[in-house]
Amino acid sequence: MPAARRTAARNATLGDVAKLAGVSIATASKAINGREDVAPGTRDRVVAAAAELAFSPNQLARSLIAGRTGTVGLLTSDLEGRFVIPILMGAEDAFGAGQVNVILCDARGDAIREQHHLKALLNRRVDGIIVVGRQTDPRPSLGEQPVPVVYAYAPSDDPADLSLTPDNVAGGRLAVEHLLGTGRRRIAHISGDPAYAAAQDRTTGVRAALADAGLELVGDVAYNDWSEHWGRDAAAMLLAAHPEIDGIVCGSDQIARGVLDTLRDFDKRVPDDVAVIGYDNWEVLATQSRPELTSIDANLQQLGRAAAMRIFEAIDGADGVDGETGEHRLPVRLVIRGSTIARR
Amino acid sequence: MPAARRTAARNATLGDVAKLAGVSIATASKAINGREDVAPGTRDRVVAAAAELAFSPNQLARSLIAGRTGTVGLLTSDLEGRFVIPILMGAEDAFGAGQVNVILCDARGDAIREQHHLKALLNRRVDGIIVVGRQTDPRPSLGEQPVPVVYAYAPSDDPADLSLTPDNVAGGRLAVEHLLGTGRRRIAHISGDPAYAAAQDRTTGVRAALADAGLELVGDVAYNDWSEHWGRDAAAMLLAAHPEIDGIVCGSDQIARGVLDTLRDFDKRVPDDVAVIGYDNWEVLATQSRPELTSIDANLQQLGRAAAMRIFEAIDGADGVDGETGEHRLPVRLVIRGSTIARR
DNA sequence: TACCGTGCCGAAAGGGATTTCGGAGTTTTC
DNA sequence: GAAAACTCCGAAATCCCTTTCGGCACGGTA
Repeated sequence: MPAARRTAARNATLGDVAKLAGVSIATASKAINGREDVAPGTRDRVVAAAAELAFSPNQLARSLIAGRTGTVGLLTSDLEGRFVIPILMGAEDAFGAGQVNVILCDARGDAIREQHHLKALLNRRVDGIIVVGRQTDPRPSLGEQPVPVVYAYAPSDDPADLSLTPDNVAGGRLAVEHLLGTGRRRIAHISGDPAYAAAQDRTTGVRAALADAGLELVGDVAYNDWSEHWGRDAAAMLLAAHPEIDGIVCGSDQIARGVLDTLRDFDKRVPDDVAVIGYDNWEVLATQSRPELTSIDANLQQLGRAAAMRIFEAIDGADGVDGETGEHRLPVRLVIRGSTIARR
Repeated sequence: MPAARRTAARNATLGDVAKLAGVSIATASKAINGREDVAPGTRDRVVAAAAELAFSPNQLARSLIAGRTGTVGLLTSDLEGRFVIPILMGAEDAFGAGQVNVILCDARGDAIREQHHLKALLNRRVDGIIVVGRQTDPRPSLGEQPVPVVYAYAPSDDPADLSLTPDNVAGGRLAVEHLLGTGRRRIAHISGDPAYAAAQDRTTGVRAALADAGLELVGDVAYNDWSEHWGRDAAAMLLAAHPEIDGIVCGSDQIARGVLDTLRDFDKRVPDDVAVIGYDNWEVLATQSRPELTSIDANLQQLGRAAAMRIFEAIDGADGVDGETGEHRLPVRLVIRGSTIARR
């Protein structure tokens, strides 16, 4: 069978380096790792030998001793990779480039596959596991594990776990405050599946911000699903019932795209007549619409970073000290584009 | 500092199991791994002990002996995760669930970061590396490495490497053949950046299929970039110059979305007046448009699967046998939706 | 009884690196 | 000139598991 190219060169071991430098393995190790008790001349010889053999230490052997691998498992069912990639990047960055590597496992929404992956990750002795949910609803806890587990994006249903989630209430609030700031007063809200905690939380934020300004939502919240189709339909119904609206807060960028479509069909100018704000800041949707979509960004990269840091804090902390638990809501961010403020 | 929950329970080692079962470590190993020369009674005792201690073998130690880790590195700069996630899933699946794990590294288009990640992967003794490009243009080779390297999606610029790419020529051809099959004869082509090999290849396929039917493209190929904006503008120009067209092959789903927008502005019905076909089958775009978008799917999951298999073939093959090289084009697939065939 | 074959089990080596601790060699001190 | 104090270096243990191979005990055969 055909196969891929590679060189035959075996990796040099510390023993090879030691032999070439004419020292013991122990000394070679010390020299390379910058430990003391090595004469400068000896160190130079070892370093030169290591360079000549292109020696790079076997992380497996290292991890075996250290009891730490410098890897974290990322367990997800996010088929799109929309949430998981930024979180992965954040985790990679938590401790300088190349310190931490991420083993990404896609469970595809299958509990059995998830268990398989979990076991594989533990066997590989990952230092911790980040569980990324598909949506912001609570998901089943993995229970007690021999390594720290952090739930990201979707919280665990067990309050004894640590969950890091985006603050959807603040997001809803932020959206409305921005619209108010641009002078809108007659604001409606179109969202997705009301069974999602995310939908409820965002709505809560929306209402709260309006209440603070002495205003109320125009019409009821239009819930259904997170699709563009729904955005189109909902906007049509909304315009029929309340033609006076001047701002629409959408539960997702997809919904917002649909809303924009319908507004164009109704000859409403965006943002002049109606301002539209999305949610998720999914670049491919938000920056390609006309006009481009103002949106709420969940700061997922920061969330991934925080998750990784929590894991290593848990390890470094004294054993047996159970860390922080419960759901922590991380701040979100407003990204302003043309759908709320006209280009000058 | 706060940290995540975990149990204090240290992982049981094979030694613990052996002690509990009252046998030697060697016997415990044999019993657990189903090797011979173990009396049934002994085996049962060991297995029971292992279960009691929730023993799971340390993959690190295993890998150290075996010289194989069962991991592959996925090196990418695909910030979206659009290409890399399906490829990752395919690689995971190449050998049954949980056999292979993938360490995903995002280089973010930075060569230095890529080198860092490469080194980290090699230190972790991955069994092979899959390099996923951002676009289908050739990318710099990593050169000779101690493990097999396969380039996926984007080929390497070194023909001595093995590259697996989607067959863009066949994709262009498939698109046109489908349109011809629905009775279209006046077909135009709007594509992205002409500097991309993908754009050129798709165009080649488009022209070839038309030529086979004794037809020619209506107008020139409209190249620019891969955006919705361009799709909208190009479609407007196209309709102005050639109002008679009845089919448009687009270089990406984003372009197709823009084209659909403009067609609606021009009161052209899709698919009745004009059929539109996209490229990439990016679900979130293709299934949310009105009508839903027929598109060409690059079968990335299969591509990832193939890449992983090549890696392990290269390992299993005799050392020093350089495997297959060059760029291999994998078949693509037509996904039919409402933009080319009216719903019954 | 002496011998051989078979069936089970365990001691030990090995995989690659780190770390401790003792010892050899050199310099300082009285 | 002997004791004390440093420098450097290396043997060996350790991490956890797999695998080889020698050996013990038992039953069967001559």
